[in-house]
Amino acid sequence: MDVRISEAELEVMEALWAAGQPLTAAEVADQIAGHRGWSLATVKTMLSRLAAKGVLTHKEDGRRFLYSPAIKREDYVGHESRRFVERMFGGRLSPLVARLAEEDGLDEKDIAEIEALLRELKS
Amino acid sequence: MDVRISEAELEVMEALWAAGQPLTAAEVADQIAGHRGWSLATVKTMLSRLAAKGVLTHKEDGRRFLYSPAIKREDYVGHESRRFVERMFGGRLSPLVARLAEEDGLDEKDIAEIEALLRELKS
DNA sequence: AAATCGTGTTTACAACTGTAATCGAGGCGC
DNA sequence: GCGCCTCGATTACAGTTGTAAACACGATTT
Repeated sequence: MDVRISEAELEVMEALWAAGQPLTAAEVADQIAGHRGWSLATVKTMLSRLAAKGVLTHKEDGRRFLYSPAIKREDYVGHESRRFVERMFGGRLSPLVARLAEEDGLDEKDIAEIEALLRELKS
Repeated sequence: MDVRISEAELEVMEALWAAGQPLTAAEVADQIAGHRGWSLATVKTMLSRLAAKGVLTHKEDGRRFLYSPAIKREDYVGHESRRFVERMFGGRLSPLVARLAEEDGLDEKDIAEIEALLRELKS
């Protein structure tokens, strides 16, 4: 998938990924209603655009459609992460860690987890 | 700065940041000519838009302008990094490290550097 | 049967992006 | 002095994004 998902569209994908099961447009709208003040119409537009982009599928269920993600969140997130690190730090992750560390973007738990990850990587 | 810089615009900012000194539009275009096949006109549009967004400044130098970044790269990059980690990983950096690690996005050097960083953080 | 409701589809519309071409005006060459 | 070159400024124009409203049509309610 080399398709770009916009920020607003991503919100819809997140709802679908979080649900773990096919949702109707109305259900998606409900899921999102919490953080964003979107109208149902807006959600429907997002769903159409995402379908056009091929990142979600819809099966008919009588009157309505049931929408499901067509790509895995971890794939998308991994792809975007690589892109981001590439663009901002020339592909190296350490400068990102350095930058966040310098701005206190890391707490104890995060640090410990990363260390554990790296330890495991070397084994 | 809560201003968004588009991907193409960022290319121009990178040229200015890399130069380390004020550049004319033509110089910026030359810098960029390597990676991107932009016409001088396009570069001029980018410079205008970036000036409108307030992320660069221009001082007159006789006939032409000399453009300089109005924000520091590290500030911008730090800001975007926080935004990204927030959006994709709920603000936690470790899942990003995990994701990249799992896709072999990390080499030995990167790992060593990150470990050194973390060690220093704890002292 | 008529009014209403829920759904997907079509249309809207301004802001932002990518990518330029054109215009107006000062300088330079001859 | 007159044409050409260089600049910034203005205009262009299609595609994407955010945010919906309007529409068409079958289902449900009254």
